[in-house]
Amino acid sequence: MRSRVTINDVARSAGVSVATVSKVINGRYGVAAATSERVQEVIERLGYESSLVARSLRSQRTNVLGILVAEFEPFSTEILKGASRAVEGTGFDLLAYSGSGHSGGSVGWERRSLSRLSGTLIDGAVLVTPTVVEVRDDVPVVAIDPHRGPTGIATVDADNDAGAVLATEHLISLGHRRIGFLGGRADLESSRLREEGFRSAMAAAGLSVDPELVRVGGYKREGADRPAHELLSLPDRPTAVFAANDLMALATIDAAEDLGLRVPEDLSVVGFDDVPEAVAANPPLTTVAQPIQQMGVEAIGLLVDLIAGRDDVTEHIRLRTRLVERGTTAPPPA
Amino acid sequence: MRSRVTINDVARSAGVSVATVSKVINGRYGVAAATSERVQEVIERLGYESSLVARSLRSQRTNVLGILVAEFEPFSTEILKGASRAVEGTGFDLLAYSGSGHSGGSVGWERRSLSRLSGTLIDGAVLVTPTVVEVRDDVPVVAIDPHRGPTGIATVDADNDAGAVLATEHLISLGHRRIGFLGGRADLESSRLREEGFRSAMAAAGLSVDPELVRVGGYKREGADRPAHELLSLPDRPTAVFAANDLMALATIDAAEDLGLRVPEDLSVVGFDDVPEAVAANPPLTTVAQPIQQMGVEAIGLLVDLIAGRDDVTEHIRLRTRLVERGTTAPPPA
DNA sequence: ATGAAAGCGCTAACAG
DNA sequence: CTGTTAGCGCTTTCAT
Repeated sequence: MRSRVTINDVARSAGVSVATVSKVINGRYGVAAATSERVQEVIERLGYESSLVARSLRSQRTNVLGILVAEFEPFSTEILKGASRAVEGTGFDLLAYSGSGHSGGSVGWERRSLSRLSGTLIDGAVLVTPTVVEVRDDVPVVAIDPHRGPTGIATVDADNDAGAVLATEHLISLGHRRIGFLGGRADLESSRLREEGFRSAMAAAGLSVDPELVRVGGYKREGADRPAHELLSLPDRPTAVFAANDLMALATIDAAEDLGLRVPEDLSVVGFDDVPEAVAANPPLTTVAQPIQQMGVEAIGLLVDLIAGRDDVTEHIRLRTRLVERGTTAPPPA
Repeated sequence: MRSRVTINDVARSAGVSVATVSKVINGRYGVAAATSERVQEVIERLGYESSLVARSLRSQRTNVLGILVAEFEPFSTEILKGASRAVEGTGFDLLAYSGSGHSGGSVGWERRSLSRLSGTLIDGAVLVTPTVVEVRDDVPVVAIDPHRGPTGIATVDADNDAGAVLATEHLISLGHRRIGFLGGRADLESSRLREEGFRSAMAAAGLSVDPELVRVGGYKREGADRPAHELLSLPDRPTAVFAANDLMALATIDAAEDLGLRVPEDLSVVGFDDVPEAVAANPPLTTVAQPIQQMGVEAIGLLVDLIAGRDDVTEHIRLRTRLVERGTTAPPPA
């Protein structure tokens, strides 16, 4: 079992010290052309590539940007696509870390992951939907759609409030009066804002919100299964449901099918996010689109600025949401 | 600027040596209950989390699985979704690395990334669409859709040949005779097989392939732009185009629109992959679906087995493809 | 039960 | 121009 080739192997094989090899690798001054050439040759021959780990333990910069996520699902992977485009040509590599592995409990995953990677492996990090944003001043950090509204940390988010109003107004304008709301996670700011937008749009239209019709689905497809069924099994069930994200909207459609309800004839459904899966649904999901990939792009831009030194400026970027009318909304049944 | 808290800080604060702290963290024997408790307390208070980097430099196992990609695009992110589901409950964390950053030239990125991360940071790696699979015996590796067909390395791929036949037969059965082919990258096995499937299906139907109608798009949307335009600007242009992946099929649809051609009335288009973007297209793309997320799941399964010790069994998993008829194919114009 | 010390692969002073 | 030396944060013998 041939082990990986280290700088030592190169040094020995080239007949120089490891320091010299290091200099050659990093293009530092003070190496004779002939020596440099010989070392390069050995590096080539041995297929040597310096270990990111060892290198980063010693030096400050690694030119690697971290994207920390709880898991790879439709939202975070859209962020990744944007981030990937954004780093192109900047000289940074991207490292996405999903660290919910051992520590079971999901809360605080971002703090753990950040601690494990920062100060060493990565030059800075983008936190995707963190729950507990602890302000640390040792690593440049940008949060996307964080737990709390903008605090001392740089953030990128979408106009959740306005988007929720858009969705609710759409349903109201179609003639719906009994509208259900399937919320996300109480600990996420985006979830709170979407509910707030829903309530304010209802109030503005002079409609009351039946507490029975407001449920929590936890932003996950499986988690939304039960509350969706409950909502649709109510004696006086809603004619429309606004789900706080697409995954839960999709779960609601499934539940409707389960219960023999047709969408949109018997039940209208609106989601939030506009992940690729939304348009792939059958019928395609009416939803509030947020520019997720663009959020990734903006986050990387902010992070690169932060790393470049301007860590005193706290920036908040808020992107617009818009309603995308597709096939899951219609006037309520007569 | 408070720096990250290290094991030294904990040791000092708890009045013990770093060795003892290390033992406590890793649950090693030989620590008094009282001491252990005190150290735990300090760890908690200081919010200490051991550095993955330092830890991995010293020890063999990190419990982190790597997924190495050239960039985060629709295909690789679907793999990530599957992998993310697959690691759940295994105790492994996932680290996705996109390392095309500095080294411009894309060829060999997987070897570089692997060298940079392996032996230290990760216990094993999944290589997504690698171009140069060099068999190294020091790290467990699984390749998804590699450059060459199955060699000594564990691989997961789809039945590219059969899928291409499906697509071509579909077009032929609709009545198309002049069918164009937009190939991927000559250096990828999947690309070669898809072309082969195309050619054999054409031959089986007694149709000849006009060399003019076979172009190379490189699997990327931008790269496919020009060849697509060329194909559709030919004096005797094809009535249908089979693109070797969805991104290029989408580019072909754009090109058609550019040129005033309606899809599918004037031109039929078939893709390959069935990424979420395919169904989101307008009209939704007819394509050959490969179970991409499932490929991620299988790859992780294989990798975990390999890490568990059975590195002598070389396994190849091949998944089925199927045709998904949507809105971009129709009989040729009369 | 605890700590001192070596060393993982690498970079960065500093000498020579 | 080149090599020696000292760590980066951590784990692991091996003494004590």
